[in-house]
Amino acid sequence: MEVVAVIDFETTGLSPAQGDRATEVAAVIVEGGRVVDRYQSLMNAGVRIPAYIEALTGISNTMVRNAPPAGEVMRDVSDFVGGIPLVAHNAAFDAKFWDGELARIQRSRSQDFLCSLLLSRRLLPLAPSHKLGALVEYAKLPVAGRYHRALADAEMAASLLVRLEEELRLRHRVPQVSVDLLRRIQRTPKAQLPKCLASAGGPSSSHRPDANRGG
DNA sequence: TGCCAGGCCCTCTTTAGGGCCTT
Repeated sequence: MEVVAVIDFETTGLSPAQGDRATEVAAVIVEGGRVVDRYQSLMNAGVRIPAYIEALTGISNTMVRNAPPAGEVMRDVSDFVGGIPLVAHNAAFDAKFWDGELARIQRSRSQDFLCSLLLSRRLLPLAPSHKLGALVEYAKLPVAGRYHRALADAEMAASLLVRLEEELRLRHRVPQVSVDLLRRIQRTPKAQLPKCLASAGGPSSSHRPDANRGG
């Protein structure tokens, strides 16, 4: 698969439209099935983090107060990822913050997002939950650190993406996994997935749910 | 004081409702 950047934000809440801002961002570059480069930074957007978010993430108001300004961090991280495709777990969420924080520094992104949540729902349909932590446990992926910290979550989402790529190659016998194929898979309704995979070179008859996970 | 998002997907559906997932 082509090089991609898996990103993750920690934020003050769920909605930039409601005034929520990013508090931490991480991006890991995935190439050849492994992480080859990493970026991580806390960021100071000048807004207060609610107590329940501090408890959830471990990111305190004191930590963010001493962090570099949000605009500076966003310039750095957007330069770091450049124009390569972005991936996030529940990408709709991270894309809102990515676009919102970039807009504040008069930048916009040129690439689209892949979503490891949508891909997991298609390719690991038997997982009891498609939360990132539940998928890490289900697929027996390494725990990269504390959940709800940006770099650890980005690393684990990257491991998940590599696992999904393996699922396509080994179980669905797709000879060449590309970003474009992943785009098509995440847009394809579940019922039409075998047809989608068959068109990618994997025999549709080989589509079996993830019965032999972890190996 | 209390409230605040939004896209995806399933089903007791499609003229809708509600759970999941992100912080």
